Amino acid sequence: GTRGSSRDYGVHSCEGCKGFFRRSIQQKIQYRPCTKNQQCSILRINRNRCQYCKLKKCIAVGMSRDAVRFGRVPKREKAKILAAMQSVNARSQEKAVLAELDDDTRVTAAIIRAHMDTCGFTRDKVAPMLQQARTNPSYTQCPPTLACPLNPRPVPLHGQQELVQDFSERFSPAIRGVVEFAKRLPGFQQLPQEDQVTLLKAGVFEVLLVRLAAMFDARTNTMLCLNGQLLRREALHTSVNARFLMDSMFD
Amino acid sequence: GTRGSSRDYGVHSCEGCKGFFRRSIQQKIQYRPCTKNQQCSILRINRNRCQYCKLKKCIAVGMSRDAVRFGRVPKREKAKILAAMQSVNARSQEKAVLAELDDDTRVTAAIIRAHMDTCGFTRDKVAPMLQQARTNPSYTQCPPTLACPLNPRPVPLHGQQELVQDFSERFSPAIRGVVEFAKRLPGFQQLPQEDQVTLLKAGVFEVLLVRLAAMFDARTNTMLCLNGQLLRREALHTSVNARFLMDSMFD
DNA sequence: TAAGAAGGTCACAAGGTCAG
DNA sequence: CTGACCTTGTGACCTTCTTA
Ligand SMILES: [Zn+2]
Ligand SMILES: [Zn+2]
Repeated sequence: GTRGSSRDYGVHSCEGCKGFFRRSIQQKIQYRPCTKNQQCSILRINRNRCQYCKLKKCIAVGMSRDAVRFGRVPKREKAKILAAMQSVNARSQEKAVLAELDDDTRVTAAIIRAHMDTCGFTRDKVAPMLQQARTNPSYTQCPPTLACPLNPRPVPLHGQQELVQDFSERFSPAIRGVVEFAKRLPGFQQLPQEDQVTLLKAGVFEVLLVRLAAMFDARTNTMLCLNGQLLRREALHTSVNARFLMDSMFD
Repeated sequence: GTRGSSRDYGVHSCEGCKGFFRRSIQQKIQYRPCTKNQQCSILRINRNRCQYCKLKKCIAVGMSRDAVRFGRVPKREKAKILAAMQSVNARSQEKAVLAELDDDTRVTAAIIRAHMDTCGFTRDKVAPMLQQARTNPSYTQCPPTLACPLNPRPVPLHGQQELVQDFSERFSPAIRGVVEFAKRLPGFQQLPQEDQVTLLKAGVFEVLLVRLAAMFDARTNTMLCLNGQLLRREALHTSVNARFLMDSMFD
C-alpha cells in the first residue's frame, strides 16, 4: 500500500491498493507470472511494475475478502488504536529529546533562549529603569513584610484581605514566567505531570530569587522596585527574615 | 520535451518524448555516445538529431520511471494549478492595462472606439433622422413625464403598469450600451466587481444624458424622438423637472 | 444515526500499435 | 525510429451498504 489510512480488506491500505485488489478478485484476473523469479520488492515508488508480485504482496500482508469488517469500529478498539498512536508519538518525541540532551550546545542554547523569552528581569530589560533610579533616586519606606521588588507601590494597604490579593496579583506574572521557562527546558514536558508539579513547587521560589538578582544593586546597596523607587538595604534590618533574604541577595 | 501538455514520467512532455523515453528504458537501449562532446542543445526542430543527448536531456529534466504518477490528479492540486494560472493571467492583464494607461494616445483611441461601438446616438447615426425631421417636421404632443428621446411613441399609455413596463423596455438597450462602454474603458474590468457596480450606478444616468445630446437640436430648439417626431422645447415648460432637464440640455 | 468500508466512476497516464 | 492514436490500468472521489 501507499499513503492513506483506511482499512481495506482487513489491512491498512490506500485507495490504490484497495482498487487493485478489488479489481483482481472481482474479475478473477490471472496476472502474467512475474519474469523476475516472483521476487519483486513492492515499494511505494515501483508498486505498479509487476502486477503479479503486487497481488502476491497484497495476499501476503493479509488482504482478503474474508477479512472485511463492515460497519463502525467498536469503541474499545478505537481507544486501543488511539493509545497506540499516542505511544508511538510519545516515543518519537522522547527520541528527539534524548538526541537534544546529548548535544550540550543545543541544550545550552535552548535554556538561554527559554530564559530570555520568559524572564522579565534580565539585565537588558532592567537596565533602563536602574539607570533612571541611579540618576534620579527616589527612596521609599516600606514594612518588611511587603519588601519585594515585585511590589510596585511599597505602601501599607488597608486590610489583610486586600494585601493578600495584591500580593498574588504581583507574583502571578513572575511565577507564570518561571513555569513557562520550565516547560521549555528540554525534556521537562516529557516528565509525568505530577513530577512536573513537584519540581515546580520545590524550585519556583529559588528560581524567582535568581531572576530578581538584577533588581538588587550591590554598588549602591539598594533594591529596585517595579515602580522605579529604591529601598535601602539597611531599611529592613529590623526584621530577621527580611534581613536574611536581603543579605543573601547582596552577598 | 516538445509540445503537448500531458504529464509523462513525472514531467510535462509530448507523445514523442514519452515514446522515446519509454523505448529507451524498456529496451535499455545504449545510444551511440554523441560525437559532438555530448553538448547538443535539444530543441523542437532538431530533437531527433542526437539520441544520446536527447535521452540525457530527458533525464536532466527529471523524466524517470520512479516519478510516474498514476490515476486522476487530486482536486487540491488541480485547484492550486488553476489558481496559479489565473494569477498569472490576471497579472499579465494588469500589466497590459497599465502599459495602455501610460499611453494617452492609446487610451483616447480606446475610449473613442468604445463610444462609437456602443452608442446608438452618435451624430452620424442620428444625422439621417434629423435631416428627415428638419425637411419634413412632424410635431408631437406628449405629457412631460413621458418626454424622452427614447420614447418612440410619445402618446399616453393606458395604465401605470403598462407605462412602467414600456419605459424600462425603452431604456434597457441604452443602459446596456453604457455598461458595454464602461466595460471597454481601459482598466475598468480590472476593478473589483462591487466597485464596477457602484461606479455604474452613480454614472449611468449622466452618461446617458450626454449620449442623448445629439437628439437635441439647438438650431430649431426641438427634441428628436426615436420615431422621428419632434417635440418643441417650449412644450414642456409647464413641468418644472422636465423644463430643468430641457434647459440643461439646450444651454 | 453515523462511522467506516466496499464498490462505482472516470480523468489521466502507461504502454501498445503501426503508418510514415 | 518516430509519434499520433488506441487500449488498458490506476487511484482520487463519490455512492451505497453494513454495523455499532
Ligand atoms: Zn514480480
Ligand atoms: Zn549529442
